[in-house]
Amino acid sequence: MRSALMVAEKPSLAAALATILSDGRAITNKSSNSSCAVHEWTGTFKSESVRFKMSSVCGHVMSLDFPGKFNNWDRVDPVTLFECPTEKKEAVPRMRIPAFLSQEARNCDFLILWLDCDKEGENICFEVMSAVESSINGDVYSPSVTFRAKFSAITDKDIKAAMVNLGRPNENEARSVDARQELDLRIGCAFTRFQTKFFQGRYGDLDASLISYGPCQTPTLGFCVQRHDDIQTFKPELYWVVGVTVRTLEGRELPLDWKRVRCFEKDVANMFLAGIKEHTEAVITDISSKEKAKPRPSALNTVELMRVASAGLGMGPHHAMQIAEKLYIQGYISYPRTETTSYSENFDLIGSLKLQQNSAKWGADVRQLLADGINKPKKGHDAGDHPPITPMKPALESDLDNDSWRLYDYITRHFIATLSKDCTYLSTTLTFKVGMEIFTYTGNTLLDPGYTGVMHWQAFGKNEYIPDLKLDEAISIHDSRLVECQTSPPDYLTESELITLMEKHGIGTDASIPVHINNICQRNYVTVGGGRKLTPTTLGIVLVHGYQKIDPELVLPTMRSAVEEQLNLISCGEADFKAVLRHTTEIFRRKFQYFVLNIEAMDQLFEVSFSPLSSSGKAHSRCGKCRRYMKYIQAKPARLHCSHCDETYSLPQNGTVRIYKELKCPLDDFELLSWSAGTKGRSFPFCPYCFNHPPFRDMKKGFGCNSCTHPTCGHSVNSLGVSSCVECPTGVLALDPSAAPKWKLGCNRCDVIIQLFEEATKVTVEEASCECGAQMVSVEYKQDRTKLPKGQAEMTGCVFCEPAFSSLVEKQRAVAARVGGAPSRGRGGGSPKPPKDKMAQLAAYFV
DNA sequence: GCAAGGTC
Repeated sequence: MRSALMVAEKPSLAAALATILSDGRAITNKSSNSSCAVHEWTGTFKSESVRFKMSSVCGHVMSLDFPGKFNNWDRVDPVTLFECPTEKKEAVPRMRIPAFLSQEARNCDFLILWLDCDKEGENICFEVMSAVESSINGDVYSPSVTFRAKFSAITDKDIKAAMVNLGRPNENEARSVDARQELDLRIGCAFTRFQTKFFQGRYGDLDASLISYGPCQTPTLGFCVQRHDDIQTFKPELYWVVGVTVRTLEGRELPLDWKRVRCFEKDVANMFLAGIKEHTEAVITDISSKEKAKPRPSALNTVELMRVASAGLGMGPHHAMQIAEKLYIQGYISYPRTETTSYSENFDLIGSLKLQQNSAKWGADVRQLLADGINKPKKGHDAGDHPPITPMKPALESDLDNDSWRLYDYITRHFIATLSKDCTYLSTTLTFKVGMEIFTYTGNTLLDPGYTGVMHWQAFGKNEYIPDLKLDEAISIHDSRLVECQTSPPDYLTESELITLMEKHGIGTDASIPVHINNICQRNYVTVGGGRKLTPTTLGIVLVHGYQKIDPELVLPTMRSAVEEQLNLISCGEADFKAVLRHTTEIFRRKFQYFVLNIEAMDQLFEVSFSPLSSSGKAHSRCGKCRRYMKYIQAKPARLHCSHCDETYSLPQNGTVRIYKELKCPLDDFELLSWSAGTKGRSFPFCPYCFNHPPFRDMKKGFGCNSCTHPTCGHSVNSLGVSSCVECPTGVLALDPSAAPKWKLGCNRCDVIIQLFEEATKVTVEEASCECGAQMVSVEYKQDRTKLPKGQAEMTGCVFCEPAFSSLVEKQRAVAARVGGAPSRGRGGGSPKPPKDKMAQLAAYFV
């Protein structure tokens, strides 16, 4: 029997498709891949009996990057990123998706691609084909081997129709995605590297370790800064309103609305007022009543969910989507990433509704709705991806954590609301004439709360008073006056408004919108304030203003759509992939070069807002070249700067840097420092010069004294190394004396640390070595605090073999990497690495 | 260390 491999875009879809296509007969087999299951059944394909295997990928299989040597920021001029080669790398190497696909395709005769029906999905088709090319029977690019299923909804009808109507994967669409990837990579990385290096080397109080640029994130920031500028340049204007209040016979005072609304010239407004003052009564010229409706919502999609989560629940989109995903995995809601706002015809609305009828919160509304019959949901938009977001099973508040419950509560109420009636109210407007001027009074009264019964936060307020008056009736004017008002500036952009702007301009997708917003927050370009309003930081503002001075297109949202127009030429086959790519890359290479040439214009803005490196930071340790104190720049990334030598030295990050007993490096005279990520984290002494300029061939940039092979220095690995690492193949466990009295050995390559001899007054590494190959270690305690047997204050032995040491030595993993990682003593199980031989290592160095 | 796009 021949076999067909089918591949979906994600595991959940593979499971759903397998159930539909096999009529529930599919068996889920234990697969070789922990992320992607394989569902199998036997069925008919091309009028023969075929073994079907349905599995999936997890999104893109590959991602684009530069070859390793182009990722050296110090040696590669960013402009070369516009012409250097690129390569596809496995997107998530630990998932081993290509190997998995290749294995599953073995002995298969057909490949049927069920990836999402959009351009990205088309591109993944070709990633899958490439992965199975060498293992599948026959030529994967042949139309008799590979087929593409085109479906627009995950419904029985649609999926089965797709199966009998298979087509071919669309190479043009896939290529357009290849082009987008390459452009985004080249443009983003070139600008990011250039900006980062340029500004970081100049200003000390720039609170940013990365000054990124991207075709989506930068226009996103642009929206926030635009609003900031609108606020800053806003000039309040005075205006005047003629305010008239009438009094009914029962003595109620009604404030009227002026038909002209307002007037920007005081003299003119006064003229109107004078005309009114001549009258004591207003005459009713019209009374009209109109039924109005607040429409029920459309079915819920991702973007609307994120908007409401931000504006109504105070949850950022990133956080909201994390919670939505959790609810989805637990089976409470349907797949939360969808653009669709319309229920498919065979969506079981009643069934989904019935699941909610016993809820203590909205069960009554649901039962009423079921009794009265549901209202036909609004039409909405069918993007052909996934059904709208709906509740899938009932939940109690106690089943979920607070935020999960609030989101579930919203999703469920929204679902019920889409099947409810509109909220209707009667709006009555009375028109009054005073002299030549027209005024109105409007009162609204509720007719039917409709969906607002369940979406209570949108509920209609109190019924408004409607006076019982007749046409042509005259009513006395109680008061008339001129009210002076001022136009007010707009407020900062709310996150919810930003999402709307991004959606409107096609910046990002439903899945990537939260990522872009998160990016501009994490890069310190904007901060999220109360009401989830986005205020740009000084850095964000000067960046955008800088682009506007040099090349405003760089920050315009239209830039993304212009590029996408080019890409569309590829996908619809009107233009050649290479030609479009060459043309667009060339445009951006020129833009980049122009930007570099004119960076001075942006720098002028930075100068005003930030302090130059030479005047930032506080005195720290001495420079080995000029003997003066260098300054410690605390802003990320932390650095040392010698203003006399005009040199900047990078430091190990994410820890504390301290002066280490005023010791000096014997090679360059720089004062030694100690770095520590806390008592349970990694730590080592280092020389700031050697850290940046490794002194020996076998030492790499970014390492401390515990990696230094200096033959005699007391801080080098030759003096303080105890044994080879118990876990990693190349590391050496070295004593870190700077951690005293929380003594520890730390691997100079990986996260292994061994805490030992706490509170000892002295720990030293001896010349002699143990039989196991590790160096002997001596320990001294204060006589009254000793932890050694028989009250000994001193002892020398092997930390791995000496029984008296065993309770004083504990292996751990640095920082919070793994909680409760099995503490084992000594050299670990498995295959012990050859012990470090100091002489051998020295010899290796001198050869 | 960088982009944006999938998805977990």
